[in-house]
Amino acid sequence: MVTIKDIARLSGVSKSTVARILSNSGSYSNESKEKVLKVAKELNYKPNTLARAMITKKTNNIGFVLHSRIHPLISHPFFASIVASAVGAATRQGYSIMVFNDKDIQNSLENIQQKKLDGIILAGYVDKRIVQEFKANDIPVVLVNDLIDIKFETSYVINDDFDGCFQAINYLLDLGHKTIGFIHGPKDSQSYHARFLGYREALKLRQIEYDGKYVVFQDVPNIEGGMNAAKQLITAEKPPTAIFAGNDMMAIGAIKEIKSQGLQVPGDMAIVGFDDIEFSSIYEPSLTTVRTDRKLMGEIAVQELIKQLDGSDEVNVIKLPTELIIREST
Amino acid sequence: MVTIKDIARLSGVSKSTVARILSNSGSYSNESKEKVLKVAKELNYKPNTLARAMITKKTNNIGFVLHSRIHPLISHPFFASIVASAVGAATRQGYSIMVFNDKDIQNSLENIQQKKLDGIILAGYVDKRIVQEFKANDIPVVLVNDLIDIKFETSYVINDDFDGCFQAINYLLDLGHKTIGFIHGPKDSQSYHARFLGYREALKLRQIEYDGKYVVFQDVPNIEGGMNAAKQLITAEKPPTAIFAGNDMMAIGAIKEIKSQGLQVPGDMAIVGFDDIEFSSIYEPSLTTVRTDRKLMGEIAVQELIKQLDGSDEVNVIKLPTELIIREST
DNA sequence: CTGAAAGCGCTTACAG
DNA sequence: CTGAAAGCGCTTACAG
Repeated sequence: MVTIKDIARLSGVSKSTVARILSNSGSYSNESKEKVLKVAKELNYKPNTLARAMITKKTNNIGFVLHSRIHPLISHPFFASIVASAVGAATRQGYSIMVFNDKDIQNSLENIQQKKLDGIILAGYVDKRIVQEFKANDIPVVLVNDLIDIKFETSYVINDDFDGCFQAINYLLDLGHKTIGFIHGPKDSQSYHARFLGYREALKLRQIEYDGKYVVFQDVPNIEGGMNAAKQLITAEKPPTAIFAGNDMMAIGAIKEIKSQGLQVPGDMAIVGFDDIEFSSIYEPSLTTVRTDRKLMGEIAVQELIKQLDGSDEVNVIKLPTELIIREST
Repeated sequence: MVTIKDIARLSGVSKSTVARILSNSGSYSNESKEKVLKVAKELNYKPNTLARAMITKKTNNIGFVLHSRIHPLISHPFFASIVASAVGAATRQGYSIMVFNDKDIQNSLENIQQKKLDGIILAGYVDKRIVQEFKANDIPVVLVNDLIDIKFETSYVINDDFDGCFQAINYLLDLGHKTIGFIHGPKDSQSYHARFLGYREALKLRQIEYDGKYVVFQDVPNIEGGMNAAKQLITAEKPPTAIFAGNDMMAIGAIKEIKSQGLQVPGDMAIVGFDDIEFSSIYEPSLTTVRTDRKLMGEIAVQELIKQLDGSDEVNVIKLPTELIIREST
């Protein structure tokens, strides 16, 4: 490995001067600069970022920590997109991303702390204790997507879940639906809860009485969860004519179940999802859904974190707008 | 930050002794050990892995570098699964994974080298020069999935593309199909090429003459690529009765196109894909496809890399078996 | 503008 | 078994 010592020797100046030139700090003569840069290039010098980080206390590495009951979360299309976009945004700003997605986040915690990351992006279902762990170690944290306990003093970026669902329900009401089923995700998820509040608000504004029997909870919000929930809803005493599913996976599961019972979508039952994962436009019938911008989520999470790394201590709550995408399932 | 110096002071021994005890090397008395461990715990000591890495020349970090014309590749379901599984496998063995997926890999190269990674997993379309760059810098590399130029002296893990396709074509022939279309991926991809060879071999063994007009190349192997290819194939002079698509995305695209022309799958045209991404079982008709084991790919890539990090210099070519999954599209 | 020196937090021979 | 010392490759005051 070539070091500044080698460069110093070959260019006839001291290590200090080489260091100053290569890190572009302090002062040096043009003459020295030329010599040093030339030698560095010839030797194909690459600074040792570990040594640098030891002194500057900055690794330029960010941890992306995924946490949820779905495992592994990275390969989940929703989160995969966020990770992808975060990697892109971080790269553009000179940071690299280390990914953690242990089955039990508690296992990774020690490891993550020892990696000397400049900051952490925490995605998925975020637990208060985990956040506190990082804060106690003075590691800046930004939260993404879902929050179990929302009262952190930490920046976070989420979708406007309330409004997204509110719009979707209004749209179903506009279509003339009077009874609308709601497939809820895990009970302790703030995101699903906010969607649920949007649902209630929309009903309330149209003076439609809320009936708890149209709300089904699913701990695991995937295809099967959607199928199970749909089964319950269509066998209800007075089944709804439309269903809002908490996410696209459950929406597709619901459609599958409904079709398998010989019913038509949207003829017998209209379905709306949430997320607009890539697959939703490909599936048949294509899914009416609330689009969330995962690319933006990843980018803003990185941007908020870097703000903190640059010394800001403002706590920002970023709520990204959603958009209702109307397709064939309604 | 608590350092070994603090521990030394508080437990009344030297830094050297503390270091030996904490890194469990060299010799020390039981008495010292107890004192030191107690103090370390009380102070909530976390070793500085940067300092350690500087001396041991080992960061316990692995780079996962994704490279392809599809961008970002991490969010592609096929690769997302490989990354997810690699992260899991690495974690279990005490390594962390840093993800790189620049639009232009050349941009990241310098950065990757400076991050002092112990080794690299290169996934996607791998370019010879990239591999040589790493080798020149003495960074162990394992290749995953696709290889543009196969003559590396590097371990790599791929699917048995030839056999997977061979089986699929045989199965179509068994169903009575005499003319089978083939949707090829990018021309310079070894994986697609191997599938193509499997196709030709299967035809040959049944003495069916090969006809180039049934082979369509697609540079971007996605839904649209599949639609375009299918369009060409069904408007051919004597259209095939079945199509093997180079991957599931193109297969689904092909089905969409065929259905949109008012034709039936599999009635008018049978379709087989390759990969068995999650979506293939959900789509309707569900897709007959060649299943690849992405979880295993990620795990074995990590395992092969760690072998090298542990000093092995054997070059292993790991070809993972595939399995034909028969569903509704044939 | 420049170089010697100290130091980041650790590991590793080495002498006792 | 133990401690002093050197060193990993860099940065950063500081004195000249």
